[in-house]
Amino acid sequence: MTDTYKKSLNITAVDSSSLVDKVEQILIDLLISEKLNPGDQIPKELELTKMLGVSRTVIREALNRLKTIGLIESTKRKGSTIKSPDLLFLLRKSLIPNILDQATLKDIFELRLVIEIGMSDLIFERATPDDIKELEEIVKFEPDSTKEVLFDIDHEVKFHGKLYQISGNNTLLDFQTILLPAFRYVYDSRLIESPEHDSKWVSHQDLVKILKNGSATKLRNAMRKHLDRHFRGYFK
Amino acid sequence: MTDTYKKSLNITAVDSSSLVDKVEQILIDLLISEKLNPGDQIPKELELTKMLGVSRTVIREALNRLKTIGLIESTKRKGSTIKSPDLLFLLRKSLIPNILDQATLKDIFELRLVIEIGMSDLIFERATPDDIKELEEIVKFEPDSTKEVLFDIDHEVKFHGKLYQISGNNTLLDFQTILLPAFRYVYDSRLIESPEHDSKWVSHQDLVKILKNGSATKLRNAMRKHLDRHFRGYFK
DNA sequence: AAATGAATTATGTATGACATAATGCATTAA
DNA sequence: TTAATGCATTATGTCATACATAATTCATTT
Repeated sequence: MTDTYKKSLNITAVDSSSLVDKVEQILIDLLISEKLNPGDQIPKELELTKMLGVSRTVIREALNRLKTIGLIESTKRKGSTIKSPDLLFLLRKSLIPNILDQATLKDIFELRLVIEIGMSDLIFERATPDDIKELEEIVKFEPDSTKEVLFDIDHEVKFHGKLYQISGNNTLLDFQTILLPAFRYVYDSRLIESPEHDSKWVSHQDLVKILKNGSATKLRNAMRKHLDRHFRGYFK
Repeated sequence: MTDTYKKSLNITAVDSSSLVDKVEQILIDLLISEKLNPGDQIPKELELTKMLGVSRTVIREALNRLKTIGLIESTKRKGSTIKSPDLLFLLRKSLIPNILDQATLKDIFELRLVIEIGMSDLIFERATPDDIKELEEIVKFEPDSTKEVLFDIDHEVKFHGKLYQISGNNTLLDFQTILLPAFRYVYDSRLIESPEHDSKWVSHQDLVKILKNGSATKLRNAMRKHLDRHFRGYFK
């Protein structure tokens, strides 16, 4: 092969994606194309084999992927129909703490702090008297903040879980339950140091009082202080 | 069928899940079992057919699902290895605004507000002088807040996108880019009313000033005010 | 010693056959 | 007439087999 020959060539990278990859993308494009809505049917497997000119195996694998990410569902005789995907369903499946890399685990943990502070406004607006009563029940058993006690993750989960529920945002609530295994894993594996209380610490009981008698702004800032022991693991 | 006969029956619902469903779960359980880590190999397809007593088709479909949610990857000759999944990659694929139901869209929009308020602490701690300079560049072109102007979503995205980047949390940053289509969709489809400025509105320019000279708490509360026009779509 | 080529191995694709669940329709029994 | 039963149909679910293709190893050649 001579240099001149090389120069005359105009080589473009070959498309190394598999057939299934291509079919998958074609189908996703089909779904995105505004014309299709949840409940609509997509062509049968055999029709797709004819339309796209690939084997049923390939069609099935591509459909299987869409099914996996919750974009379609299939039933016998009926074929496949478009579905409004449950975003968190995927996270639920793929979030296996021991195979997540540490950077992602840390990000997730941080995400929790971010969400719980930002959530204050939703909580303050949406908490009902019954909700507050329930919170008061929960914090009755809160470990004394002045004493050196083990960090009680179960109590933690109970209290903050209730907050997520009060937020009235189902996506957030699901988020919390899904991320919980990751949180526990982070604590258990000592990826961050176990939190300690200090004098200025805002307890759960304090939070409930503020929720009852304070303002959204006060709650927001108190929540930040409450979580401070976690933040300190990150900042200097 | 007599009543006495009915009573004596103790019928439990049959397991109607497909073979692929079962194999998928078996494999996921295998991954969860602490002993397996990223990089580890899992048995070959033919080995699995023997171990589980199902056809290669079923094995392949189950493996294909794990591949789809990013738990494994496969190469020819080498087989399949465990992978630390990219959580956001999944969201990216399944988040197709026009087939999401409205409740989820609303949740997502709300999630954005929550995150941006809660993120203030990360931003304040991690913003470098260069970051602040860049922000100042961006807000130079900010529409005047006293005038009645169209809500400029591109400018919005530019400014807040930079904030996500400053947060130093890659998961958050990805989040934002993924959720963006959903945001745009919410605005375009008028699911929430278009925001209007009022006298007490905190502008982007105000935010940058506070980031430069204020405190984390001030930034947090200012961000809440900045986003207030969105919140007002939700509360009363 | 480097380049080439053949054998090997495990995933990727194709095809045909049959199993199974859902549905509609015809038939039957009360 | 009506409800129950059985049958045919249809599209997905599963199986088996064959071959294609990419990655790796190792022997062969220059």
